Amino acid sequence: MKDIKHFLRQKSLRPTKQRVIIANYLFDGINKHVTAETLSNELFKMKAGVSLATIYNTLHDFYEKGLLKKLMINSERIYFDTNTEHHHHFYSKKDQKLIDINVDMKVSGLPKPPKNKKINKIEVLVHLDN
Amino acid sequence: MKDIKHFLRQKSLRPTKQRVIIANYLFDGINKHVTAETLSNELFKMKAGVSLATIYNTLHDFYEKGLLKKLMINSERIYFDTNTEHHHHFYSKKDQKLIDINVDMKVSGLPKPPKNKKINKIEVLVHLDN
DNA sequence: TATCAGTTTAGAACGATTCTAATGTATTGA
DNA sequence: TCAATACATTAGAATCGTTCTAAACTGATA
Repeated sequence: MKDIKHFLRQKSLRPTKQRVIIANYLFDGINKHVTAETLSNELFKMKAGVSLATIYNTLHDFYEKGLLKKLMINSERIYFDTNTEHHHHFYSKKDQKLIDINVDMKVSGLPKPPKNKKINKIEVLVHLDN
Repeated sequence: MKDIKHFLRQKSLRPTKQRVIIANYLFDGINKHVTAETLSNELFKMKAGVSLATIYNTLHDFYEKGLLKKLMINSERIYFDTNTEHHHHFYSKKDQKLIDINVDMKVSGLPKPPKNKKINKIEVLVHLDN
């Protein structure tokens, strides 16, 4: 409410009705993985008349300001993650669901990156079966 | 040529002109990462009149038969990998390029998967900077 | 070599996303 | 406070990668 408005202003995002609704939903303290579609469904349930165009705009605005992470999980839709810390995921294709892995993991045996390239980050995706 | 036809027949794929052209290109011994678009460009250069629909069909047919792997790298297009062994990748967003990591890597510190779920495979993607 | 199941193709359709341009609203500063 | 204006929202059109359709074609088989 008050805090969210302040929070958005801090990020130079004008706290409009729609952005406040979306931010309240996304940043309620529970990390989430959303697509434009799943977010739209949630907002629809809450009877928050927010258009699909605004959902796309807002997800991108939040992403630009570093409030969301974009995930490369599925080629069919774009996933946004409210957990912007470096972390990994379990992924169940069957359930189309992601679960955060917040513990520290180590990858050993990594070869040297190609010439003139530097490693930026290492992403581990653990595929689940059933 | 002869071998490719045989190879396709073994996989119960009728060795049509188009499939032979595509298989010859993809399975020439050098592992490749292609999208429908990049493959189309290559075939165009080779003046192999293969329609885009056939490229999509063929990539999927090959995938179904286990001749290609599908990669989840980029949400904008589907990548197919001619290296069907379990392996990892370097990824340069800037160059939109993938490089195979064929050495054995170990991931330690992995938490238990959620109840009733089994780990299928672990995929490591190493993001490169410049 | 005729038959026919499987294949190719152009173009239409589709679904996720982005764009457009008209309308609405938060901020500003007098 | 309130107009001016810069920024946001929106419906619907456009776009882009991909899939579908249905007509024409071709490799396998008998």
